[in-house]
Amino acid sequence: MEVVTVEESSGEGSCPECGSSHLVMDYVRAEEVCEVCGLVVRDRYIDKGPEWTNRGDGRGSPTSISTHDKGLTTEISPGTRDSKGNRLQANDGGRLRRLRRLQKQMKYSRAGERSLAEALIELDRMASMMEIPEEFRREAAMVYRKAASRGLVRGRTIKGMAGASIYIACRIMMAPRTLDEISQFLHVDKREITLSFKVIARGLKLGLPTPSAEDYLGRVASRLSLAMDVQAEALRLIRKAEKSERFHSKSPMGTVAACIYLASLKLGQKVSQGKIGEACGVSEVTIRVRYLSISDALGLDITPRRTRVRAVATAA
DNA sequence: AAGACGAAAGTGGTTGA
DNA sequence: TCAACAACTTTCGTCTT
Repeated sequence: MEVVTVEESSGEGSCPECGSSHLVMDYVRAEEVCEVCGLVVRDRYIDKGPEWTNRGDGRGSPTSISTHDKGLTTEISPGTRDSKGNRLQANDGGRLRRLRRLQKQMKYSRAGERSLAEALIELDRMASMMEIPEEFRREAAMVYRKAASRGLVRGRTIKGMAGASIYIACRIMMAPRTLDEISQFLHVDKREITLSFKVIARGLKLGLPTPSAEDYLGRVASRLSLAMDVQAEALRLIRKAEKSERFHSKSPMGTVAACIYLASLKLGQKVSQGKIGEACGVSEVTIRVRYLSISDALGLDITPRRTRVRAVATAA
């Protein structure tokens, strides 16, 4: 599958890190990124892509995969006038009511259609809560549809499955969100999303790209209002650290947190482990352990403030 | 007082028999 | 299905700035 991820930016501005004016819009990650050094100049880029909700432009509307009938249904309007505005005769009203009821039944006739419609509405609501781009919604809707067509939804909750579809869509689009982030944003139990995710991933035999620490940096940096130079240094450290075999099979968020901490120390603009941990959703202890092993692996000249020989704890 | 350190015990996920 | 394991978290006492 080919995904076009970037587009030329409007041209204004330059990278505060390397001064390059080659800034590109990454619609998939919703970020504005420097093409030269990879610095995230602006995140949560507001999607200025086509706005499909306006159906009054006279050119017709594109079909949307995130609507259960792909937006192709003809509705019988609820009024009592015909298309020319003439009042309907008394006995027409009854006929129309029957037609409307019939149409509604047809719309949801196939097994599971009603719950699919509800799920796609839920999915849309969740996606807008998370402010993710339109492309993500379409991808998530696609995942949900496939899962539903394979009968994977049965026995799972709509919220869990919709949350998992969003999680999967974000990973497919190489802009992963953690399960924690998604469950917090959507107010859905993390275990419910995890379970649904496993069901879908196994059922659809999805080979998802492994999330990289780099993919998380932009969002975390903006949460911490990190200075551009610290962010750029953290990015360099992440790239170096991820080349090392030692850091495979470790949580990417831990790497992000540790590299931000290291970068802040290195540039003398220290951010506390507590603040970073909060923004990354990892504990201070994880940051401590990771930043020490990363600084060791990269041969950085950063030593812990003290190396203490702890007194043997006295029994309670 | 805030931030950092490190030990110890606990938790939830993965893997392999 | 279950035990072993690695990664990570929580808690807590101590130390430094």
